[in-house]
Amino acid sequence: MKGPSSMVPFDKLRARHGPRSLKRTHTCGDLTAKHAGKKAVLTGWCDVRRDHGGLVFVDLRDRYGKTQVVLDPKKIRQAKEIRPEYVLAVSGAVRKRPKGMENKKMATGAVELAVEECAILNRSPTPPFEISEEKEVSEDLRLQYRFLDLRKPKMQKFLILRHQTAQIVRNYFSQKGFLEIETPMLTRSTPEGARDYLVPSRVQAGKFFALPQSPQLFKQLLMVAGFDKYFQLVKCFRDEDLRADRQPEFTQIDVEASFVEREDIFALVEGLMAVLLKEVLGVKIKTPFDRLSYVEALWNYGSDKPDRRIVWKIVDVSEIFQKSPFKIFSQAVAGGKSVQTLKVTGTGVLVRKDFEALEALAVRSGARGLGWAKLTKEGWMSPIAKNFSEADKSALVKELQLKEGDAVLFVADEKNLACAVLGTLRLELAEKLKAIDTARNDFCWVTDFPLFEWSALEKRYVSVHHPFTSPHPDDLSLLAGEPQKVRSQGYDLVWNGSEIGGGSIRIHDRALQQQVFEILNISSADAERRFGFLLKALEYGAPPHGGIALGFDRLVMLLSGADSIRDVIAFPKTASATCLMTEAPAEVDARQLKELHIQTTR
RNA sequence: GGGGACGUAGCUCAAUUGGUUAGUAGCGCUGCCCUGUCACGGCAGAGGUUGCGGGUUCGAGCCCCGUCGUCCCCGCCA
Repeated sequence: MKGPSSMVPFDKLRARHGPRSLKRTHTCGDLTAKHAGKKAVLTGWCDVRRDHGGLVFVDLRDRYGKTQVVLDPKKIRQAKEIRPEYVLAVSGAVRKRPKGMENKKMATGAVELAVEECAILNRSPTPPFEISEEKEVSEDLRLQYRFLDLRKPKMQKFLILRHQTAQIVRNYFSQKGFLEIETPMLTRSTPEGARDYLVPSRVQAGKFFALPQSPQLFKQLLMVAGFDKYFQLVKCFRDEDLRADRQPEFTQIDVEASFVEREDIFALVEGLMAVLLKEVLGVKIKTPFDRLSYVEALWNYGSDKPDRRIVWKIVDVSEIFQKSPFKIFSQAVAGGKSVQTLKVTGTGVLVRKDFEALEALAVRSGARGLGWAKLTKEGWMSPIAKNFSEADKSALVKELQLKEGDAVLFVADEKNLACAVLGTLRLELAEKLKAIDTARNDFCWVTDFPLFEWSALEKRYVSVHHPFTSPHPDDLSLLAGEPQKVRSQGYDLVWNGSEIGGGSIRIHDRALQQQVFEILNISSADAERRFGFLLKALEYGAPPHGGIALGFDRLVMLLSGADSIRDVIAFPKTASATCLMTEAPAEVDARQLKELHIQTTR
C-alpha cells in the first residue's frame, strides 16, 4: 500500500476521471478562418508554451495538427501551470488572429482559440527528449520511450501512411475478387530456409510450434481447397540477423492465385503498384514493368536487384584483351575467365586514394584486385594502362565511348563474380558521386533465377527461392543431369534497387515435387515427415498456381521516404532483436519453464 | 559468427599532444519579469559515477584490454 503522501486529492482524481464537461468538438487540425466566431472544444498535448506574463500562448497538438490557444492567466488560473506534454481540454471561441499575426507555417495559422475554460487532464514530467523534429535524438532513447517518439508528427505521418497503404492494398485485391484468409501463427517448424522462432507446447510435452516464416504452405493448401484468389496482410517471423531494412517480425502482402501464369501475377502486382504510387505519392508510373533475366541483371548491373536509376552498365571487354600485352588480363581470358569493366562518368573529384579505397572494397567483395584508369586532360591516369597496347586503348575508347573525365574499373575473373564485384562498386560510387537519378521511379521484374545453388556449407543443392518453386518448363530435361543449369519460374520485383517482393509459379505435381526434394537431398521419408501434408494435398487435385509476397514494411518505407524500416513500424526491435521499451525477450519464471517441460542450459 | 562507427549534463554536442576544479556551449529544466508570440524575449539559477570493469601512467574523458548498449556492413535472411 502506498502511504497517504502519494495519494491524489479526491477533487483532482474526479477532475481526471470523472464525467467531463469539455467534450472535443474539433481536432487541432480542423480550425480555419471559416470557423471564426464559433465555439469549439479542443483536446491535445501542449507542444510549446509561450508565456508573456499577462498572456499565455499554447500550441495544442494532436495527430491532426496544431492549433494556437490563447489563455489569459487572470481568468484561467491553470495557464501558468501548463508545461509541455500536459494533456489539456480547452473550450472557447475561435477567432481570426489580429491582422499581420497570422502564421503561414501553420495549417490553422489564420485562427486561434480564445480559451474560456481549461482542464488539465493529465500532467507529465519533463520528457527525456523534446517532441519535435528539430533535433536528432539517439535511437535507443527513442525506442525506450517509443510512446513519446510516436507523438512526433513525422512518426505519426509514417504510421498514417502505413494505414492508408494497407487500406489501398485490401481494396485493390478485394475488388479483384481476392479473399483475405488468415493462416495460423502457431505452426510447424520447417527447417528449410531461415531459423524459426519456436513456441513450446504445454499440452504436448517436449514439442514445439514455430512462428511462420511465411504462410507459403498454407496458401498453397488454400489453392488446393479452391480459394483460387487469396491474399493476406500477414506477420512473418525469421530468427536471422537484422539490417536497416530487416526486422525479425515483419509484414508481408501475401498473394496466391490458381490457374495463372507468371504474366498474370505480374499484371496484378503492376496494377497494385500503379495504384499505390498514384494514391500515396501522386506519381504516375509506366506499366508493364521491364523484365530482366537474372543473367541480364547480373551481367549488366552486377546485382539481382539492379538500381537502374544509375546509368552505368558493366561491359565485357574480354575480347579486347585476348591478345593484350597486359598478361594479367590476357591470361585470365585465355584461362576461361573474363575481363569486365564499369565505365563511371563525372569522376573529376576522384583521386588515387579513392581508387585505392575502391580496390579494398573490391577485394572484400571477393575480387583478386581492381584495375582502374581515369581519363584526364593529360591522358590515361592508371597504374595498369602503361601495360596496355595502343590498340587496347583505342578499342576500349571505342567500345566504352570513353571521354575525358570518365574512369574505367576493371575486374578480371570468373564472369559472375567479376560482375558482382563491379555491381558493388557501382552502387558505392553512384552514391559518392551522386549519380543516382532520384527523381526517377524504376520498377523491374527479375526472372529466370537458377532453381538451385550449391551450398558449400551443407554440401548439397539448396533452393534459391524455396523448394516449391516450379522449374522452368524448358529446363525440365536438365533436372536429372544438370540441376545447376535449371532455371526456375521464380521472380523478384525490384523498385529503385530494393527487392520489394518475390514469388513463383509453384509445383502442383506430386511427382515433380518429389523429384525436387530428391535433388535437395531431402529423403522421401524426410519430405514425408516435414511436408507430408503438402505432398498429400498435391495428390488430391491441386490446381496450377503461383503467387508472390511483397515486403509491406519495406514498401511503406520506400513510399514514405523513411530511411529505416523501424520508422514505419510502431514498435520495432533493435539490431540485436530486442525491444528496448518492454525489454523483451526476458527471462521467465522457473514455474513457467517447468510447465512447458523446458530446461535452459544457461 | 566477423568487421566498422559511436557512448561526456535530461537532449544535441565541445574539451589541443595524456596535464589544474569537465563547458560563460545550444536546446530543455527551475525561479522571477513581460499582452501578440509562434523555435517569443529578458534576468538569475540548478544540473556530471565522462556506459561499466580492469590496466598503463606522477597524472586518463583522451592510451591499452575486457564488457554492455545503439547503429551500419559481411556472413545469414528458402
